[in-house]
Amino acid sequence: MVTGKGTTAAGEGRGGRPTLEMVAARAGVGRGTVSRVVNGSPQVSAQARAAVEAAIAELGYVPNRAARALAADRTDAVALVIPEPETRLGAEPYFLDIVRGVSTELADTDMQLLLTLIRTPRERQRLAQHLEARRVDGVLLVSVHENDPLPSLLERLRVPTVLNGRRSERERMSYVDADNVGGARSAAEHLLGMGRRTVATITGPLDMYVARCRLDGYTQAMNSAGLGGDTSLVAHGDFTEEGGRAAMRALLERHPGIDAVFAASDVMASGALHVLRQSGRRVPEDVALVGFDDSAVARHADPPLTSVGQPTEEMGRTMARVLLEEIESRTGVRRHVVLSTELVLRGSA
Amino acid sequence: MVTGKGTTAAGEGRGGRPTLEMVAARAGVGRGTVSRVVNGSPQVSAQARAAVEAAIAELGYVPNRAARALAADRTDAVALVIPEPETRLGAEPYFLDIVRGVSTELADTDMQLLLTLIRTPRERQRLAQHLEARRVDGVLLVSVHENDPLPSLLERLRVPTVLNGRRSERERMSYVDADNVGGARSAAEHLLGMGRRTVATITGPLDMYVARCRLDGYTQAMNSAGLGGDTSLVAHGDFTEEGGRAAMRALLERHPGIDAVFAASDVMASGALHVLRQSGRRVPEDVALVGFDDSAVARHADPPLTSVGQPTEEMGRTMARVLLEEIESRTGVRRHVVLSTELVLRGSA
DNA sequence: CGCTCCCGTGGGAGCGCTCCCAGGTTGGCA
DNA sequence: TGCCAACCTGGGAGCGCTCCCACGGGAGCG
Repeated sequence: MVTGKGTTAAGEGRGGRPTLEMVAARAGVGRGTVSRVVNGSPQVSAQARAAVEAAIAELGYVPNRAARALAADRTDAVALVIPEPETRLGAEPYFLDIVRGVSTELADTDMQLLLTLIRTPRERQRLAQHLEARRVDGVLLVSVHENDPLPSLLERLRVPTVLNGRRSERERMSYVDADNVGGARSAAEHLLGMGRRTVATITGPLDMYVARCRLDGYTQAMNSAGLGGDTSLVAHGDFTEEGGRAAMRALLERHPGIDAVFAASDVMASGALHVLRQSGRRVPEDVALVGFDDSAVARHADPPLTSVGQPTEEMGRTMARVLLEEIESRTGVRRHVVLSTELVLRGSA
Repeated sequence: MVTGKGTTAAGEGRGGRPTLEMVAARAGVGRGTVSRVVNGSPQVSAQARAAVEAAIAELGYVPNRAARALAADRTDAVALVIPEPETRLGAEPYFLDIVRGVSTELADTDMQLLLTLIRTPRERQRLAQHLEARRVDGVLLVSVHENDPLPSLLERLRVPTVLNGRRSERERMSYVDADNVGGARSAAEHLLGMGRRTVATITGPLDMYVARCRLDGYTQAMNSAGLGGDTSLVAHGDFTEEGGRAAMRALLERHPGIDAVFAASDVMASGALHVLRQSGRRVPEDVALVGFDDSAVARHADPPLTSVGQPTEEMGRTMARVLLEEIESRTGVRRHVVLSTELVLRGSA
């Protein structure tokens, strides 16, 4: 008699969990049929399907994910990869909203969501290793830098990937991005529409595509209004509050009569707001101010900041959807989705 | 000749990935020995170990997680479960800090972190199913309500679990919590130490243990100062900004001469701050204000809020550590960890 | 009326690993 | 010198699933 690892002849699954085989026995069919039912194959007679479904319900059968992964060479898991430095920068709820969206979309699948924070080179190394070992079926990559080696690695390994944002105007990989240009333009147009004429902008670091886009939108609006070309109205920040402060100080020095500012992030706008206050200017009476992100920072500022909102959760949902598609149809088609933004009016402009 | 699923006789692993068997062949040892090396068993001669390690390096071998999970009946994954309503409430960076800590601690293991948001009953249902199917080796549960059925389910299924916070003073399951009582007490003591005498508090919903703790701390400080017993100085909020507003209005009505307020969360403090301003009072000159959480809301308020800070990331790290221990030593020992808080002084008190 | 064709089905083989058993080797001790 | 214990070691069996091959029977065709 073979004893094996303790499984009784009766076929009690490990830990008492029912197996495919037990379902098959119960339903009076073969393993293949049960597998087909579980995986939604149409090649099953209505009668067999009913019997199997009944057996599944009675036994409380849940497929063993590891066995499935081993046999089918897939993992039913996707990784959400977050390079840490990014999340430090201001918009933290942003991240949570993305997770929310992704999670919502994945809830209907039986895909698992793996969270991977990348802070140290070591963690980066480990991630690369995991990817080589194909421990996930796909990757969602949040806010990539232009020079990040990760996207290329993913492309080389042919791991289905969706980026949140793009690295440049000619991004090849699948991505989901907000309409940063349009959002910035609408912000500037709003300021111009209020009758403001000395409309400045505080940019993000221009080696980031998103920052260039927001500057572009501003520039477009200024040009359309016939007010373009004055580069002294452009101050450079780095998406931090302190950067916003410094930029605002520089702007005030160059243009004491400034009457409106579009900051490329709420956090920078918040810094600018403090400097404006310190200089004795009132917001929005003397200087109107618009931020970008529609974050908690904007809501809690005093006055609350008018800001360009991104459909963050929707972006998360879209990313997940695109990724699932890409995993499904292994054709390697790439999708590029740009979601529109919305100006949220509050007290500051 | 057996053809199987396309594996050539030479033994190319699927997708070209090296397998244990290939490593064994290369190192000139048996599968068992490679397995022992990979899993750090001491029962291997130095010579064999060296040969195996060399082979692993040359081949770039990474163990197949699914196979390991199937054979060993474990998953090498833990789930971080977040009941959604919680995260909505204010302190969102809190969540990210927890993730950060957990992630840090897990980085040295080859445990994967699964993120599970619970918003709908359906998602709850799915989670329960996953747990029954033992798809994770352990669970980290963020901010549980007293009446949440999840902890009991986990206990019943004997899934190693660590709670963030506890459900009551007599929590049996493993948990990691902040010293809410001590934090609240130090906040109130700070206000009293400034010479304030009419020190009120805005509580959270008292069906939450954390809210009761913070009220307790306040009460202790007031009693010690010989100022206890005046229940009209206690107003009830619900951890929301609007709740904070309402509570503050009530307090001002009852005690126009109020000179200090301890709010059990920054978000409520922020609401209170607005009401105080509207009433023409200056903060901190007329009324000193202390919040709880040391969140972004506190930092960005005007004036920035003095607040009780929790070592959030450290809590995450500790949770992970405790969980790993519990998984490792299947003795079922429970650990209770309470980390101390720290009063962060800013402009409001 | 016989022959395809196809649908539905059962079950063998195998995914890559761990567990464990049996066997060989070595060294210590009487 | 002989015996036994301790240590290493190889490899069989099996984890629960998917994939696929082969087989049976009913429908459709000439």
